[in-house]
Amino acid sequence: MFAKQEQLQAAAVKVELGLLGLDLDMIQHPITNVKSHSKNKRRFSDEQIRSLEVMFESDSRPESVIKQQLANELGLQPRQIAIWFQNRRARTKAKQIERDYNVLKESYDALSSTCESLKRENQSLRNQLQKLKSQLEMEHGNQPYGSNRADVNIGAMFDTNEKAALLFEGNDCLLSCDDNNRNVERRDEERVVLNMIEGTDGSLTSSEKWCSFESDCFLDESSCSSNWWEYW
Amino acid sequence: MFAKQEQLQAAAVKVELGLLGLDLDMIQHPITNVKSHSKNKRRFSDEQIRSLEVMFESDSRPESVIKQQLANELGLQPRQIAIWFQNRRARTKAKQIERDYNVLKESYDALSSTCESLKRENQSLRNQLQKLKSQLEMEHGNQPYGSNRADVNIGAMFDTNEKAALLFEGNDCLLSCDDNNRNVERRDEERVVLNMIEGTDGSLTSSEKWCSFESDCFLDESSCSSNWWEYW
DNA sequence: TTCTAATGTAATTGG
DNA sequence: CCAATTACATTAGT
Repeated sequence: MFAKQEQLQAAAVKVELGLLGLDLDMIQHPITNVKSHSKNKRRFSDEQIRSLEVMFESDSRPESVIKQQLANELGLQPRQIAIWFQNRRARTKAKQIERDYNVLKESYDALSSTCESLKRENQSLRNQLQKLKSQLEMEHGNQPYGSNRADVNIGAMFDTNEKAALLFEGNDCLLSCDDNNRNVERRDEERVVLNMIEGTDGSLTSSEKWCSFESDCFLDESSCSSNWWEYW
Repeated sequence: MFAKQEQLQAAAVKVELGLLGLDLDMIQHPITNVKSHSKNKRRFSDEQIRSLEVMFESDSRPESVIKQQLANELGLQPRQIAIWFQNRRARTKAKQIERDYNVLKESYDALSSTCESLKRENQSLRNQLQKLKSQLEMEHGNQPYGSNRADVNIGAMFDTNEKAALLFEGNDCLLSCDDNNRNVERRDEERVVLNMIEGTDGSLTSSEKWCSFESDCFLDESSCSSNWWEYW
């Protein structure tokens, strides 16, 4: 069943054996690992894996002495123990990247919601301001002609930090910027089949949960970084 | 140098050879790969890698015919070609995860700036509203006693969507929520030594560039998702 | 059933 | 030690 290639390449293999000696692949298992499937040259037994995992749990980078002891207990070469821990650390790290990604994405989604809320609140505040201004102007318009109170300048009531928002009355947006969303949506397409960890059903990468802004983001990166509103 | 274990396990190895046949590991290299380092059983030559990469560039999942042709050209087994492409795709995908992470983090940072700007603009708008309201009240206070205009209700000027923001006048924040930032900062600790790609100097993971909100986020996740302001 | 893509794992090499 | 590779195994899906 799985001996086809061996037969095809038997001659070449023998040449190699004579030239270079034997692979390290086949050192361990013949005696210690016959119990299960007889094949399975590589692959440590479940027992061995369990012990290794338990040890890894308590110390992912054990001393040589510990590794030697493990080798004796499990019937493996110290070299194999060392390699197992190296590979195990590498696997852990690779998984960690995905975990990091998911955590960051959750943060992003939460922040996205916050941002959306802020934008709506902003719009609401602008509407209120607009109405208050209309109210004020209307009342001033009702004053007698030539009244001293006609020279009240609404803009003058605010310090420089507060004038910027007035720009937004009426029109939705001065600067158009949806760079954030473009980035994110592009990414979403790319990793459709990314292997998620620990029972994730893939909903985290579905486009519905991504930032669902409309395209009315009012700042782009350059203006964001320079506190534009302080220049008024 | 690497023949120690062979000596120790020579007998076992021979038993295994007899029982299971030979590894495919050592099929190719003896003749085709002698030129460079003499040993180096595994590891394809630079020439072979170059050709494989070129082919991978144009098609990461070539037909069997193409693989057969490549095998002939490069002096490798078709099996090795197939495996190389499999592993190459796996590597590409692993890299993609890191790329995705970096792209997402950039989006996060940009969105974070936007959010911060929105919050400041919000504060500015609230301040303006406060002053306009004071202005209105002051003018009303100057009206003669018993004037009809005293019954103007400022709150009644706004529709339900706009009343919520009035709650924020004066006090910075009703609901305290910095969950987003907690998530992100925790992650930052976890992946200090993550291997970044393509000349990244690690600054992307330093805490300075992470969202630098103060803890005055005005919404928590639950209230964000339910559009709280529409309930007023 | 066979084939293959995707994933996991043991081992090697080089830095 | 670590990162990158190579080869192989296993599993799922078609």
